[in-house]
Amino acid sequence: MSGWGETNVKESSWGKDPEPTPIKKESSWADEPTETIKMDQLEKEIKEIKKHPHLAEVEHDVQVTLADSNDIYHSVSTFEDLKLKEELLKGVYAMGYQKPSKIQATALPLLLADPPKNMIGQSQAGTGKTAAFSLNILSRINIAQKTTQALVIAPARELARQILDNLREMGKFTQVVTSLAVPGAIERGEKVSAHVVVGTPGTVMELIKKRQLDVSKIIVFVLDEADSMLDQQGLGDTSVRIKNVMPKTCQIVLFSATFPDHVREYATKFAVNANTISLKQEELSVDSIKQFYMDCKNEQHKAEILSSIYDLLTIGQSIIFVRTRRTADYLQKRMTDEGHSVSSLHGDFEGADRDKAIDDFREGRSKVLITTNVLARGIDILQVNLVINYDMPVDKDMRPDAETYIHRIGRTGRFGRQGVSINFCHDKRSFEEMKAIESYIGREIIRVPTDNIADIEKILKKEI
DNA sequence: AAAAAAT
Repeated sequence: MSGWGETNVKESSWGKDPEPTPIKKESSWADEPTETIKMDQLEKEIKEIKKHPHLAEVEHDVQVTLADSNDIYHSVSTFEDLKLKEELLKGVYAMGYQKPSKIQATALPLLLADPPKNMIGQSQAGTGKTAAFSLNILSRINIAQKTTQALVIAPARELARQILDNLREMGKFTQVVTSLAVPGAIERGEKVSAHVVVGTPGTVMELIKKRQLDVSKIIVFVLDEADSMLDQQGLGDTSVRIKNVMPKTCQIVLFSATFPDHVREYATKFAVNANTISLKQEELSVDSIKQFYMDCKNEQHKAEILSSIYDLLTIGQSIIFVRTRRTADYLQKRMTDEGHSVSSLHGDFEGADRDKAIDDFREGRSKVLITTNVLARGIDILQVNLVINYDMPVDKDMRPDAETYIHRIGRTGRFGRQGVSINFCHDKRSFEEMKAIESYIGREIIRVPTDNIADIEKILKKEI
């Protein structure tokens, strides 16, 4: 690895930014917890947020390592600096982006450089990674050539759909054709010739095997949530198999908020000679997300406390994470029986039901979503202001899973907005899991006592 | 344990 040039990006290269616009104006409903939110009001708020989605700014130190020490590194401060095609720039501004986020300002010049170089890019949840790789893809597509030139794979159906929607919106003034490759989206025997294909690994591999998707002209291959795509059993194998059929010259782009050491090592072999953008350990999670824990007496007590939280507080929108599909089903039924309007989503559902559940939540038609790790990563819903870890995240060996934790709480506090997360502990083990994660990410998780309902109300009402 | 696949 010797000879790699290392450049520490200094704060001064971006200059001092103006005061971030307070987000509160954009979401006044978050400030009025005493009044019941009417659904049409929430829908109005969502429209309002969508008009100005990217006002807040997040600044963090990143470290850039160039694959070739002779390269000259230059970040940008405006989208104009990127010399994008006119119709693409129009799409960027139409989406409400004003200036590049840090990851966009840092990654895009490296991604867009010719000849193309691989990239391993790390940036916190909700800081604009999708837009970064989407702009690279849209810039590189040759419209006249009616073949697939870019492939994006992601770990879940919902995320693949979201990426595709983003990409379409950004490219809506271009003639780029896109296609979704998830179960049920492509007819049997139907040939896929879209310029850009976004999908999940199993379906993409099937399409390649059945010769419905021609990969020979692909020039960009993106793995979103790359650490998960490479490390998770089943996902990792398929990702490697797909990579092995990609043209040898194609640009490989890996993005995630987390790259645990053992995966990063593997990633540098998967994407050789990559320019890398990485975060320090202590920068992994964003400060705008307040973290709490509530120690409950037992499993039963968790459900009671959950119910009382929703009795006490008016919450914009929230996601409740549980460990198993079964718990999701159980909790959904129980909360519904207790008069709360909650929906659920997990991998046991049919594709169409999954689509409906996430679409309803996205549009504000449902406000509380109980789910598994299927939605832990990438899902971008600006009005989510509370994430509850009903079960602490654990990995396949039942060890505390800090990466999943970081991704889960990252479903709130998007683009510098405020967010709250609450962890439920109910025994020594879950308490220790929570403490282990707390020390790993280096941020305090504050205790909320559960013996007095009035206390819960007092403490949480201030935050949510 | 969940996800991703479909036979």
